[in-house]
Formats: sequence, C-alpha cells, structure tokens
Amino acid sequence: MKKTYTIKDIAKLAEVSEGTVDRVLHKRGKVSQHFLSKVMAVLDEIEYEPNHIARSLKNTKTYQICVLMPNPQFDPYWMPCKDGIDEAIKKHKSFNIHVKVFLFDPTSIQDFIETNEKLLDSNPDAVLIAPFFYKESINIISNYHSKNIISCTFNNQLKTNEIINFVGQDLAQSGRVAARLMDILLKDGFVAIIHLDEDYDNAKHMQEKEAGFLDYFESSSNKKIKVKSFKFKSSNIENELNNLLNENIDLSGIFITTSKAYQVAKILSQKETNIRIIGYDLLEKNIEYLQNKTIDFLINQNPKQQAYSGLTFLIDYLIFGKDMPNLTLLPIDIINSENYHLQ
Amino acid sequence: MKKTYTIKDIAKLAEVSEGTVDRVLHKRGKVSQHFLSKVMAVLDEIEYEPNHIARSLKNTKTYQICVLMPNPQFDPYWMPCKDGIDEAIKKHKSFNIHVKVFLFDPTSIQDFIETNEKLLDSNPDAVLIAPFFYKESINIISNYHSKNIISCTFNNQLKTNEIINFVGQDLAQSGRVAARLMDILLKDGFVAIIHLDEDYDNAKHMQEKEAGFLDYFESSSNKKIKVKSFKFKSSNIENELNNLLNENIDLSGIFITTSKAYQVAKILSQKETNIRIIGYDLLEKNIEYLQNKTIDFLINQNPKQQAYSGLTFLIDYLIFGKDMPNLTLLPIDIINSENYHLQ
DNA sequence: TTGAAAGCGCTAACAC
DNA sequence: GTGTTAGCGCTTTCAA
Repeated sequence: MKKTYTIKDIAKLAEVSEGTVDRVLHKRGKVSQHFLSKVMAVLDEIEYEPNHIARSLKNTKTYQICVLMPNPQFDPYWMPCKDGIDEAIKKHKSFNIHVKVFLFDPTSIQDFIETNEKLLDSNPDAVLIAPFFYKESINIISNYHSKNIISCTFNNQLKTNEIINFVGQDLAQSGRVAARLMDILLKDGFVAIIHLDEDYDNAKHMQEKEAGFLDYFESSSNKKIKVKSFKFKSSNIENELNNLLNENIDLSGIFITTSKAYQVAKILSQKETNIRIIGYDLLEKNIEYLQNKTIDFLINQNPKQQAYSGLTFLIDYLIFGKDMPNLTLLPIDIINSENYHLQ
Repeated sequence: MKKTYTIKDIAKLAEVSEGTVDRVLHKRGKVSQHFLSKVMAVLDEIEYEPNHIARSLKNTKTYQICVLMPNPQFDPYWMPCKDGIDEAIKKHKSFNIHVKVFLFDPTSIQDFIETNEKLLDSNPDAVLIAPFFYKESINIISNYHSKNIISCTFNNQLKTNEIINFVGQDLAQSGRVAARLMDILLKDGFVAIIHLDEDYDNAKHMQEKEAGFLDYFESSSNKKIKVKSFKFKSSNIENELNNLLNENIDLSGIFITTSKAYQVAKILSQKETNIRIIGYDLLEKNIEYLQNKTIDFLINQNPKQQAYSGLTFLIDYLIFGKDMPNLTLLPIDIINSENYHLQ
C-alpha cells in the first residue's frame, strides 16, 4: 500500500517551501534552477498524485457551462439530450457548476450562428456543442479556442486537423452493424438504403452510414444480396416508396439512415409485405413500430448518453482538472422489441 | 441563481456557532431546544446543500472496500470484472479508498465461506459481493449488516424481503430478448434451449433466462416455433448434441443460457448445418465463433460494467454520502459480429 | 450545552 | 526567487 504524498511532504523532502513546490508543479516559473532540479528529483522518486478534492475546494468560482444544440421541437431526436444534461447536472450538483442550454433551429444556419452569439454573451468557461453545420462550427470552435473557452463536441464529428474533443458514434461502423443484421435476416434479395430527410443537413451522417453498410456487403461472402441507395423526402415518401416497391419485386429489406424509419414502417404496415426494416433511434413513433414488429431493429445513437458524457467530461475538466479524452466512441446499441425500455 | 449557503452562513443567521449548526445537522444531540428550533427555522428558510467535497477533504480516513467474487481462473466470465474494478479505482484514486479483491473457487461452497472469513479479517467498511451461493450469501450479508458493513451485490440477484442493493441484469428479460432474436431469424422449426454447465451452480440464472425465453413464445403470435429445454454437461456435450441432432431433424435454433455457447458452436461448425445460435457473454472463444458467423448473437451480461457500477456506488456512498440505489438493472446488450469490440 | 479553533491539501497573495 | 500564511467548507476536539 503506497503512501499518498502531499505538497507538504514534497517540500520537506526537497528542503524547500510549499510555495516553491506549487510553482514547480504548475510551471509558474520564478524558481531557480537549483531548487527546480531538487524538486524534480523528489517528484521523480515518488508518485505524486494531486488531491483534486482539496484543489477544487479551494476554488470558490462558479463555472458557467453552455450547451448549444438543436431545438427538439424541430426534431424529437434531440429530446433525450435534455435528460442526459439534467442527469449530469444532478450528479454534480454539489459542485459549483451553472449550466445554460441554448437551442437553435436546425433548419437555419442563421439561427445557429445567432444563438451562438447569445451564448457567448453569458461568458461561458466551457461549451458543449452539437456542431450541426460543418463549416460554421469550425469557425465557432476556433473562436472558442481564441477566447480560452473549453469545448466538447457531440453527435456530429468534425474531421479536421485541429484536435477537437468529440463524444459520439462511429457511424460507418453502425452501418456495418445494420448490414450484419440485414445479412442475418435475409437469404437473398434486394435491399434499399433510404436516406429519408426533408432537407439534407444530415448528409455527412447518412453518407458514413451508407459507406459502412456497403462495405460490409462488399467484403462479405454473401453475394446474393444486392444493395442500392435512394434519397427520399419525407413529404413525398408515400409516392417514392410505392415506386420503389413496384420497380423491385424482390425488395426484401430497407435500411433507413435517419431517425425517420417510422414513416416507412407506417406505409408498409398497411400493405401485405414481409420487408425487413432497420432504422435508427428510439423515437416514440419508431418504438411503436418496433413493438408491433414492423420495424425489426433500431440502432440507438444514444443522444442522451452523448450529452451526458460530454457534459461530464467538461465538468471533470473544470472541477477536477482531469483531461478531456479527444475521441469517445459510444457503443452501438442494437435494439429490438424486448430491450428498448431498459436503455 | 440561488446562493449556496455554508455552515458559516447558517450559524450567522441563527446566531449560534458553527459547531452548534453541525450538531443539529448531524443530530449529534447536545443542543438546547431553544437553539435547535432557531437553527431548524433557518434551515427551513434556506436550501442548504452540504459541500461533499469539503466534507471528504476533512475525512483523512482511508476506506477499506473488499470485493468478493469468483476466481476467473475457474470461469473466464469473471475476467472483465477485474477491469471494471480497476477502472473504478482509477477514477477515484484521489480519494482515500483502498480496495482489496478476494477470489473464491466457484465450485466450492466451502471456499466461498472461507474466503469471506479472510475478507472479514481486513475489517472492510464496505463489500462488493457476487453472491454466488444463494443461501450462504444471505447469511453472509446479514452478518455484514450486523457489523455495519455496507454491501452491494452484483451479478446474482437475491430475492429476499431484506433490501439488498443489487447491480445486474433482468435475466428473464434477457431471455425474452434472445427469444425475439430467434423469432426474427426463423420462420418455423424447433428451438432447443440448452443449459450448458458442468455443475448446476448457475441453476437460478438459467431458469430465469429460460422462463423469459418461453414466455416470449407463449405470448407471441408465432406458433410455428417449438421450444424445448435440455440440460447438458460440458464434458459430454458432443454426445448429447449429436443425439439432439439425430432426434430432431427440424432443429433450427439453439439458445445457450450460459457463457459456453462456443462449445456448441465448435461442434456445429464442423457439420453442414444452418442452425442459428444465440448465447451469452463476450468470452474470447465466443467472439471467435461470432466473427466466423457460427454464433449469430451474443447477449452481453456486462460483468465489467456490473463490477464498475457496484464499486462506484460504494465509493460514492462512503465518500460523498450519496445513497445507494436498491436495484440497478443494466441494459441488455445485443452483440453481433460488428459491434462487439466497441463495448 | 456551547463556542473557539485547528486542520484536511492546495492555492495565491504578499512580504521579504 | 523564495517562504509564509490565510482560507476554501466541514468536522472534531477541547476548553469553558
């Protein structure tokens, strides 16, 4: 059982004052070469682990954390994020943390930018952001950096050279997971990938999922399944789907890359088909069709967990000085009618 | 934004000393009726939330936590628990926590009891226990209670009147999850539930999973699938399985209720069959057959997460005075060849 | 029964 | 450059 050393111990061992040790530990400078090496020597010897509790006790400052994410009114996918944030707040309520959530309209770049301006007015120490619009997000985050605002992104991964902390899923891999499920459900036939969305804000998301899905079948031994992808608009889904059905008698499976599988399920449940459906996300409407077995599987992107983890990382960073993991990939949950409510 | 009150604030408001406030807050007695009501009045007014950080800083005591679980040497299922425990320790290493793990031989009740005796010698403040042997565990935990040792159970749920904290899975529900998977894989045919174990220590586990599995098919509209259960010994698995195959030409699916699906997969992979296999747990050997697609699905009982959560609950209880949740049911993870490594 | 005060480990302001 | 010290909020001991 190792002894836990304190600053006082180190000071005694190095024959200097506690203040000097502190300056060395925090690289605050103003330490002579002589004492610096003395302290370093001691630190090399022992295993010093700062006491984060004492450190944070000292800190009487209340941290301001802001969250920037789409308004769930426009897309219920984002609803669980609120729960995740509330849970993280509750868990850390005895720490000096103040969280403010800013919601933007995900159909408007303009609103995204303006909401971020409002956010900046409250002078956050850290921001948890869903970088919905790619290019604009890069700018916004650069701006955070220049203002020394710590940031963590979730849900949408920005692949740039800059190191940007991210919590989310490997979307290509989730496409592979879906492909494996489809593979196991079907002996042969035709599978449609449907990108179902009103506007194509989710373009990057959908492409990655498709790439993974295709990749699975390309490297698989099962050559009897044919896959093709389509872009449908929600507003015209019925027509598009009917055309698809008419033109492909052997349509056996549909993989919907957005959270709107219920729209497909609704239409198919009225027909006499045995088409397999795999979709994303535990929206109420999706669950409904999962329970009545029109939808076979849902893949949970776990927005709640994403928000919870992201916020927790920021809090741990601010309060306990822990470092933020650059990349946190959450597990890809497969959901069927029996395990959805336990998530 | 509410002010956060400190003991000092309360003392000032109630016109008493900090010591008196402390005595009231902790019901240590020795407070006159007069001052008691004065302090209570203030506490009624404001919303006081004690600062757990300051509290635990003061506390120089090192808590001793013991873990009692089966030795992974006897059953690799338990291996990930070690990781979960290490992770929880690492996360809380700046708190005064000392964790000691005691491993028992899961084939010997005697060893279970004796190992627990050794554990008690180190005077734990809290114990995380996998109550492998039912009756003996009840006694052991009663004994903990009488010694004021906080305990949390994981993996094996004890269903008694006493409130015993538990982290684990709803096993019957996991049986339903497996049944739904099987249902979706098969149109008709015969499904065997195989309880595969050398000795029947896992009896309770297996029964609950079977009950859930059967329940699904009884309340399902799919009446074309017939289910029957069997108890096989690992040592005789090849014979038993061959008999099963010979006697049931329409055998289409096998659900193995223990973590030994790989033993079935090994034998079947040498034959030309198309029998679906669903099993439990991410043992290396299971993963191997999941990857080569002999095993279709594994259900992850998540022993790592169970141990991690259990230990974290105990630490939060001891250090931060949080209360322990009585029942924590972990999600039932469905694993296929594409999402296993991300768990 | 009550209050005063020391101290947990760390930080930062201040004096030398 | 370096050492000293006050104080974060809470607990506990000791004196009154």
